[in-house]
Amino acid sequence: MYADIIISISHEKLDRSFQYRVPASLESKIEVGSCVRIPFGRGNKEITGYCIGLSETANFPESQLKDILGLEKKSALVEEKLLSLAGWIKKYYGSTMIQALKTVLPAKETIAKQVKRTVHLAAEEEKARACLYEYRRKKQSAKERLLTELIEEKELPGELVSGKLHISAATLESLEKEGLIRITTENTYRDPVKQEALSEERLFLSEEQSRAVNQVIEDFDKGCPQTYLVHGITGSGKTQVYISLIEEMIRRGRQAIVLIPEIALTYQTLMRFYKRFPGRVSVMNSTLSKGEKYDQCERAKNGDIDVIIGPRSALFTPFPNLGLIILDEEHESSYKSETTPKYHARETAIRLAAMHGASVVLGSATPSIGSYYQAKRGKFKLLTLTKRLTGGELPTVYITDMREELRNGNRSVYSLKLQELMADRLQKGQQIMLFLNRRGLAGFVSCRSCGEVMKCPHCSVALSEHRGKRLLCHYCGYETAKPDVCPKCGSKYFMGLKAGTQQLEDSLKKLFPQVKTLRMDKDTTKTKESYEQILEAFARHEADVLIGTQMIVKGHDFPNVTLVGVVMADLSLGQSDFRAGERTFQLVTQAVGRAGRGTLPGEAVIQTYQPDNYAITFAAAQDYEGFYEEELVYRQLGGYPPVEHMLAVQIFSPDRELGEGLAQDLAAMVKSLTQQHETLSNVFLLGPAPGSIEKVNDVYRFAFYLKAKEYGKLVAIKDCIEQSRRDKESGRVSIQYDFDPLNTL
DNA sequence: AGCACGCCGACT
DNA sequence: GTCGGCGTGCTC
Repeated sequence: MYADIIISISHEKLDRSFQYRVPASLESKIEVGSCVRIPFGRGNKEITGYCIGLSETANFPESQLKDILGLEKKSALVEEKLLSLAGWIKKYYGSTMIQALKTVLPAKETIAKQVKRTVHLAAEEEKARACLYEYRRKKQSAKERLLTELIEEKELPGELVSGKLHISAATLESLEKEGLIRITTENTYRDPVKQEALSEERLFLSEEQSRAVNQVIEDFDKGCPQTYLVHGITGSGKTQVYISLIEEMIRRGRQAIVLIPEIALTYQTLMRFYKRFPGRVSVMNSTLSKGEKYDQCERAKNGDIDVIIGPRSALFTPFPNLGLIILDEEHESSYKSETTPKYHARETAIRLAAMHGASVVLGSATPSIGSYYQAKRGKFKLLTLTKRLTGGELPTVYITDMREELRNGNRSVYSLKLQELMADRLQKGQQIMLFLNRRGLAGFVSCRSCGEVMKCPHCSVALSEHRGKRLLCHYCGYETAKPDVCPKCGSKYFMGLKAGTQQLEDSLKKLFPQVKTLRMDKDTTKTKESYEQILEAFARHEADVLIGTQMIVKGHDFPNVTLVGVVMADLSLGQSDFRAGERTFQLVTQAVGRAGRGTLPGEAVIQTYQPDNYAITFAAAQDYEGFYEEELVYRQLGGYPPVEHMLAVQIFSPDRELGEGLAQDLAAMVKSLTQQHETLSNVFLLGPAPGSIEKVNDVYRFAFYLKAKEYGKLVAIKDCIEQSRRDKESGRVSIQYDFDPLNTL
């Protein structure tokens, strides 16, 4: 018997299986997914690997095969399903098998062991310089490189030394022996969180809610679990639907995974789950240490818990009998991994659920266009919640045209309508939320007089400003000079907009000197606690106005908030991205939905330079359906997801020429592939173009995009690119794939 | 990643 | 000739 083993070392060259002989004593014990100890390399160094396949035949010279030493006792069996999910992720999102395994497997020692290495200069500078001179004379270039750098910097991170300076381990060793350098290692651990005592809470479902619950459960009991999209307006009680579904699943001996966007796990929501399922719920969050995360996985595997709540990565909790996966706020972009493999938790959840025979429930007040499209096509079942439980009315919405305000001489960031309503609320002692849409601030250029935004003539996405004077499209690389005046109306107010929460606060204080404000943005909320603290302080009415960016649009209910101001609502429309409209609609809708959550009626003011834009008008009307129809037409015309699929091929290199060259070569290769192979016809190529920020951390970024109706064609092209890069040197340049990307590079 | 192998310049 | 550094290639 032979086993295919993957080595748990992160290196592209080792991202393939190695065949080993299974000794007779292990034949009955080893399975696909087993964790094994094997001798590896010339020195037969003992390392850990994962078994990804078993066979009766050797496809390597029998005499050169080595024996598996033994099974790792600790995690004798990694769930086979997770392993096969890893294989799927590797194939459909593009990564090495190792990278896929690492995202899927419980964070155990492989990652816990990870240490940060630092190289220090250990000798006096005098001595170092003397040695440096000596090395230069002896032409020992590697030592010379390192020492020159070290005299400059005193200490260097390990990755830099082995990566950029490519100093071999042998060289480091000899330098350390000479006492010139010192290598230190450190591992970082984080603090645990505590659970609290709980009490029960009764649950009543409205008719709409129980209809949704029954639908899911009926299908499940009939043996055909599906993917459901729960479209429920803010305040319609989606959480109660989730809780009921979980109860039903537990009753059937199944477990549930609840995914929530990274920052959205508020104390309030968490407590509702704790109360309902005391002792059976576990929370995964970034504050848990590696060891604790591993413990949670063990508890799940052993059947000690039934529910896990957490971000994207909680999807890989190894429940033995998974029955339900919930994605709350399914439109959130944090469900897409930003690192390779760039998987989307929604699609991956559907895949995982299929393996387990589990149901998937997606919930949102503003579903992603992609999910709604699937629901319309009958791939997902649509469940709609239309009534607010509190019985509160939807807020009255005013759109103010900032172009007109400018024409009428109002140069403040606040429109007259908003000023007037704010004065009213302050006088009545009610609270106000001011939401500054900061999405897509980078680079976007528009006319403050007529609202004109410069768009790419080929891709119909906004162009972004580059090095002051150029406008650039990040899909296809189209470039043009930035006009000094607006090309449409000739106004000289044609520029990138600049505004922050600080400016909002300052001008608010000028208008209402005695107003008490709280400000929430990336600067004021360094930690998760300060985020909670600010929200709680606002809930206690310690301030009249909460000013913030996208962070404030979700989570807490503030019953006393009766006015929401959306400043620069259209800013996200300027993103050089085909999803700009979708994001704007979601942000504005969610912001508006914050008003009037209590018994008092609410009002909202949307300030914009593009009052006629459909994303703004439909958001103001809280009309999702209308927005969807219009947006889909645009997606159809442009051939953008979800109508067609897209693949971003991203190239990274510290060497500009090398990166650009590779981007061009690969694009040319893809071009000829699509022309030669009939099966790859109707694949369109855009680019290559440099990244929106051309250089990050001294690494240049380039990308090109492929569009095709069939996802499979894009996977095939990715495989071809991977094939062509196999056994090519890869140290100075790397390639990443992003399927149906949420962000441009 | 880690290790052996082999090339090439430096020194006896 | 020999020694030792350093790049290169391989690992079932």
